[in-house]
Amino acid sequence: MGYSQAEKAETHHRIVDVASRRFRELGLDGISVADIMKEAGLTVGGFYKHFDSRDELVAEALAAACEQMEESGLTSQPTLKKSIQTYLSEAHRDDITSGCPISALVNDTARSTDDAREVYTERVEASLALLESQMPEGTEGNRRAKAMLIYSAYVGALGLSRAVADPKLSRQILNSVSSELISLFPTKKAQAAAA
Amino acid sequence: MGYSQAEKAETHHRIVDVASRRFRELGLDGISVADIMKEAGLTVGGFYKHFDSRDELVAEALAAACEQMEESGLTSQPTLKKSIQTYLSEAHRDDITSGCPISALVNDTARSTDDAREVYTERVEASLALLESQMPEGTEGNRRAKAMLIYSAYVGALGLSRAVADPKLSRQILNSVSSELISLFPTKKAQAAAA
DNA sequence: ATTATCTATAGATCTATAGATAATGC
DNA sequence: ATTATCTATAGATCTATAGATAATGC
Repeated sequence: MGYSQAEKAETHHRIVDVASRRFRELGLDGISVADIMKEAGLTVGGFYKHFDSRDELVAEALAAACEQMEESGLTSQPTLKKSIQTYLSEAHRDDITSGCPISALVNDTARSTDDAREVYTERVEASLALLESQMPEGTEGNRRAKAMLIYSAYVGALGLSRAVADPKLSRQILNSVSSELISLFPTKKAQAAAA
Repeated sequence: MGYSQAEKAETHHRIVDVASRRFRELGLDGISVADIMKEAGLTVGGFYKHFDSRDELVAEALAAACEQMEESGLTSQPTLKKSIQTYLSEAHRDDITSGCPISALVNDTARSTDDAREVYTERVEASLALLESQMPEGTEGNRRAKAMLIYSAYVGALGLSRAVADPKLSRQILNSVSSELISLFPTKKAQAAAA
């Protein structure tokens, strides 16, 4: 058991990873530093050699959650249709721990520090840019505005599907919003078939 | 200074009112029982003559917030266009304390008790029914599904507009989603003008 | 007699720090 | 010598309860 720099970096990464998952599940205030450290296999005393404050971990964990989402392909499907179906799926709803932090933490972020909100903002911009690029050819009008509509519907529908107590309503929200969005943004192929 | 039943009822109402506003602002875990009582002009000891537990206040305050929203006319505009413009306004964004609790507390509710989630669910159903009834004549397709798209866009756009750190982006989200929704659901008049 | 309020506090948390220990790394 | 970890704890909070007080309401 040594404490080399390499091991410290690994430990740091493990703390941030635990936090990024638990924060999405329980909220940015929903778990204590001691419990995060315990889940990372450590004790609370070592925490402040890694972070100046709990808020610093919050900002870092939020950034990590966003990066992880990028890697997981949640928002980087090849087509808009695939993106919609992936984002608004029951699998995504039920996997908040590794799901989109933008939706899972939208209320929490609004109440958090400027640092956290800036990390969050960057990721919103990136997601909007991605959605814009996925818009099918021939989409008319303001593509950025349309991307904002789609992303808002994502965040709202996923959030609502997790908050409502009725499983049937939860499914309906996901499926209805998904199919409405798909029919609003048909692929060129679907457009041709409809004509 | 007497403690008649009428006064108790008034006091109870005042506690719930303070809670319903502060919960929206700070989250369901964001303010202590003691601070709520203080803001209602009371001390903490009297709390448990009104509620069995803090969770009971949470459920009751959530219900009160939903009722208050109904009365305030936030979601009961005469036309869909007015509804969209009111919900997705900067005034609503900046007035979280008396704004829509469905958006302000979507993440919090998902993490809360079954009681709170059931109160929330009823209000979501009521809002969907209202939106459905506001849909312009001649709207084709599944009206309930379309209501779910609109409501999801409401909740997501308002939440995002509060979370992002960039005021310009915040405004863009509200204005873009608003105008996209309006053009997706034109009034009969607008439909005729377009033809 | 009952009870709505108050003051005070028990017991459980939570963030952050102090000081000891044992390994790294110059 | 430095430092990443540990154990222990200070000081601040939070929910809930105990017991006193003063008014209501039978």
